[in-house]
Amino acid sequence: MNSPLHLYKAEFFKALGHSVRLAILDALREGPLSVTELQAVIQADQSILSQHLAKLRVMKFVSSRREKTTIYYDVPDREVYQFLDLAKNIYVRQLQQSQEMLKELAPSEELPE
Amino acid sequence: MNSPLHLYKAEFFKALGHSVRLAILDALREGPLSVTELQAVIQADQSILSQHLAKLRVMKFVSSRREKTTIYYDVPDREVYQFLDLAKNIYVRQLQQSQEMLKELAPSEELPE
DNA sequence: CACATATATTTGAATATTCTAATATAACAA
DNA sequence: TTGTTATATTAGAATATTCAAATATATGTG
Repeated sequence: MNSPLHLYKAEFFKALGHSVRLAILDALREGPLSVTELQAVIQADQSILSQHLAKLRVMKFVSSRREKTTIYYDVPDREVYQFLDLAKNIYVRQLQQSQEMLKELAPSEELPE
Repeated sequence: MNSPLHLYKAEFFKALGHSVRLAILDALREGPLSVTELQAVIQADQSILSQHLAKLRVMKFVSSRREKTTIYYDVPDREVYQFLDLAKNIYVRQLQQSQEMLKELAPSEELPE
């Protein structure tokens, strides 16, 4: 169960396990953006953004190309978005379940302080 | 970009970012198993397994039901497996890309020691 | 009740990830 | 060459995750 493949899979999911990296992928949904553009959309500072881009690059979620001094990032494998959409279906259901538990805990009452 | 939803999404992926937890989900693909059975399949010790099951439970990837002293775990949302299969398509391609880079680095040669 | 079995939780140390700040690099323009 | 803009990398501190060991709990049995 700790085969190289299992460990690699875990790295794959870890690469997605950060809100900035998810925001990057979201921002690139409609097409490539430069780092500066990403910075504006995501509101993260230069160094942070660059470090997270590096992780996504290492794991091949994004590719980059230089044009003069600007670097454009892209998600070449469009199936990534199908995948993220499927993820959304699942976690929305999971959240709903948590909601239901809360309601059962406090039926027609305020939550205790 | 650090909205509660983005943060929750990140938690969702983090929950999958561990080889033991992926092994658990794999083991439950064909149906429910008890903790003892999981221990045998996954070869992880009791405490570790239980801690990872707890994370999967909190994030609603698994549900559990007690039968006498035995607790059976299950993945009630079968779409999770579609999702994991899609993930596999993607990371297999990502791995292939890494392979190609290696080949380019050392064309028709052994890798340097 | 006392004990056994199955599983869960807690605690602290070990390890990994993230952030901040500073520095480095690459390409171009003057 | 010097300066400027865009981006990347590094180092160390801050934070989070994981693991191992010990302990707790829940259920059933004699």
